[in-house]
Amino acid sequence: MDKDQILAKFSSEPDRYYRVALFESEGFKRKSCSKCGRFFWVLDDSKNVCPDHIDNSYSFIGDPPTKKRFDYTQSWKEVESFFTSNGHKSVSRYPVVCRWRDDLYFTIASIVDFQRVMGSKVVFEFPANPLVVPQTCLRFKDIENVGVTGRHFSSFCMIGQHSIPNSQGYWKDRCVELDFKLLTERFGIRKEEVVFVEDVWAGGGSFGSSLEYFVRGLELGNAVFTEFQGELENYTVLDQKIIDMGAGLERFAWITMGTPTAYDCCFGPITKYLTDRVGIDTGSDAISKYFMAIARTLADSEDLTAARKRAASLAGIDDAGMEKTVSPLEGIYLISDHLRTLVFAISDGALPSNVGGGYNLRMILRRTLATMDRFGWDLDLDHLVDLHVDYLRSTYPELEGTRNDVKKILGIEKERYKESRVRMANIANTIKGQNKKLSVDDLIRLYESDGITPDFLKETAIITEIPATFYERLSDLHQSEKAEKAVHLDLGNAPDTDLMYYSDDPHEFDARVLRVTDGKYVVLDRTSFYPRGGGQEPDHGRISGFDVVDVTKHGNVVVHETRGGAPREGETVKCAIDVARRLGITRNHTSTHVINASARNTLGSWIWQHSAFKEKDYARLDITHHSNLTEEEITRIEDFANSAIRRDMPVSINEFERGDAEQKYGFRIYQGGVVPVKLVRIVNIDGLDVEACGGTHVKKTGELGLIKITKSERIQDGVVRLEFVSGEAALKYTQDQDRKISQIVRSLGSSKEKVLESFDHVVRDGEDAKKKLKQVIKRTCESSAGDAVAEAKQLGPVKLYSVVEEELDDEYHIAVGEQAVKIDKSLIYCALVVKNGSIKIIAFSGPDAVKTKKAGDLVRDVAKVLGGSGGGRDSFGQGGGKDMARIKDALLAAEQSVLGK
RNA sequence: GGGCCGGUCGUCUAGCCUAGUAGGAUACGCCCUUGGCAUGGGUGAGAUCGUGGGUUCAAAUCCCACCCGGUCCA
Repeated sequence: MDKDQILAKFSSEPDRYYRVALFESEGFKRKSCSKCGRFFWVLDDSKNVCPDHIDNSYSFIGDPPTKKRFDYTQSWKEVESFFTSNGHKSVSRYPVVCRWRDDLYFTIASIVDFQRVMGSKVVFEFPANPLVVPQTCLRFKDIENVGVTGRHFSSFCMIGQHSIPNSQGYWKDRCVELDFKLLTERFGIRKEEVVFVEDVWAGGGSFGSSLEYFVRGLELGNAVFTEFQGELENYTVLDQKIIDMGAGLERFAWITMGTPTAYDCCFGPITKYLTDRVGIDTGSDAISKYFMAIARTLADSEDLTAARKRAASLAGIDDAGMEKTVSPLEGIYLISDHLRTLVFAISDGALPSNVGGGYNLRMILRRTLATMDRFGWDLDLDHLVDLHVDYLRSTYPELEGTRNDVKKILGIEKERYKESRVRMANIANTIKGQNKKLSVDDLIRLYESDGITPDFLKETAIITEIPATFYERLSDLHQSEKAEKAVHLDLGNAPDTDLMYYSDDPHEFDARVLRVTDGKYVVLDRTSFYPRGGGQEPDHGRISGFDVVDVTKHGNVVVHETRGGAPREGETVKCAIDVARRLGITRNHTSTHVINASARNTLGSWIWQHSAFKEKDYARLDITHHSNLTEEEITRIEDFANSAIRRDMPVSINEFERGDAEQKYGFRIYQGGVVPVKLVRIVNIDGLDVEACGGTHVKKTGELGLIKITKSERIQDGVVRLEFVSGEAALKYTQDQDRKISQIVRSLGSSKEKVLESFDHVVRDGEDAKKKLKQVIKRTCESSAGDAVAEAKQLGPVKLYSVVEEELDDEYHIAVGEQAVKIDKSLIYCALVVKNGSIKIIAFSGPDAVKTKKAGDLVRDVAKVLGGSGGGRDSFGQGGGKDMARIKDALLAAEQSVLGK
């Protein structure tokens, strides 16, 4: 749907869509911008242009519109106390890793916290109404602007003010009233400074009007009224209207502090620490002027380089000044911003990698490190992390718990970056040595597959200029789109199935057949068959004598797929699930939780479940981890898991309201992603692991018997797959392994105790024998060559030595032949080596014999007789054939060939 | 999730397209050069060519699968 069309329609009926009570009571006037026509509301009747076109935009820099000064942390405290005193519940931030949405890697807006995707529909679930949340959001789209524009961040805190209009919540009037009071009464901004701009918002099938509020050209917040669904011509009101007000906390701080950039007042002590460290004076007038200028010029959507240039000239800063002050300052801002983002992301369990959202994290860390390199700053990452966490923890206390893990991950990634630099330098050196001109294709390949940027090549003087077509070509490469497919099963309007596996869980039961589709999809009124879900494989069994081969859940309806026929609709049938299968799967599922917790406890807080799969006698758990696991680490995980089994811990399952569960246990419960239901089923292995999980579980960990990890592999950067077995299957596995060892022991003629020594011995023997053979050939080849020369037959101007070899191999004859033609330059050496059912021809032609017969030609002639082929150079050739019966003929052919017949 | 690149003596690499004795550099051992060092010269040892299949008389080289690592993009 076209936003402009909606805006046009809404703007034509301002009373219906935009006029709120506050505008009436305060006397706001609706005006149209004389420059762009946009509609906005102001108290000051003399204002004729919208905030984008005012003359004094960003004039709060150096001259804030408030008497009060609040930095980032204090700003939140003000916002929070304002809203809580007005009946809002203050909710802790949600993770920046968006675990409850498949279509987002990171939380990009506060409203995302409360959105749950059900099928193709987005539904809202509020833990309280109304509420306010300091939601850290990650956005990587404008990464080039970060540090440069003064207001772009890779992560920022969105003040989320959300409400559902009902008996507790409110709608437009109250929302705008509160936002206005927040600005004027709480932050002390004069009423005349506040401007509301009419806009619309559309997305995810719904849309509505919105009011953006500005102070001196800076957008502080945007109150979106999500109200309608459908098409513009024909839309309906949502049954669940939503207030989605998002405001930038960084901007609130900025406007009260009036610092040159938002960065100066939002990273606590870090920017000051860095400017001191590096030695830049930020207090100068020129700097304030410069950043005010760049904030203004950027609105004209110039590119960044041009904007920087213009701002510099406006602020009266020359190239040297840019180099000396502005550039390093931008670097400091970038480092501060990027590191803060990494602190949040890693704390919430994301890892830098080359896939998924991890790529963004690796990229910003490398930008950070490259910036330090560029300016030659030797900064201690750990110390910077400490500064961030110390500053942030009053708002986000949870960061304290992961402080050291963040440092650890950053340390590992820094090493990787260094290695990467070394590799790049190596490749650059090689290219330099080759001294060839690089084409654009070469540059593209170097960048895409080795990460070697053309800038780097220019720096190292390998190329003089970056071809103009480079970036164009690069963006062409990444245009393709992917299509997705989904299977849909038509069930008519079957009622929700009574899920007995969550209650009594009878393994045999009677049920009525409600529907049969395609002669194999059976819907019952109630079932104990557990459907596929959350990585747990479905139950098998029998319904009315028919084998059940698959069970799936569609909404709240369970569908059983039968083989070889199906019961009739309406009849009551006897059902039985495969108990042994269920038991195996159940054990494996609880084991998955145990291993997940064990990995987290032994490795670190960054361990999350990436995905999981549980079959009857096989299961795997993919965990997020930065490196391959060592054997020792695997053992530690196993030990931890098995000690949990020995402690025979109770596994309790209870349902909670989602919000309660989140508050009580935290977001760790969403290991398998958020379950889109109001009531979450919490599986709690007391003191070890708590997860929201719909699967089947044992009652006590002791029932698992034994957990054995059978394999660990890094399936992609940042994800390690653990395959394991539990219970009976674990015992079977160890027995099977033992059997294999016994077999090895038998064939070595050794004992179990000495099997490793014996094996070493055998391997070494093999190596020794090979070495010895090499030496023997070397030492005897000269005398053997002499013998060959002596035995050779004179054929005209040359001598021919030919032999059929059944004992030694081709390597021997290559060595001897090479020697022989050195001794007698007129010699032609031809060996037919018989080796596993085929014949290999080795031929040498001495320097004087070459005129008579080239070795390659000789080989070809001989090979033809043996039914094969071959070739080679003048002095040396090899070939072969398979016709063993004609070896004698081949010898004869060699002679004929040399004679030229 | 999609794409690209790489894996050859301890290390860095050539060879791969176009199949035919795996070559070099560096480090290492020994010998010589030197008062010593820097150096120079000679010589020796060092590689299951990532793994497993296939094609072929013959595979580092061609094909397939897998493993390991790197890198770009959304």
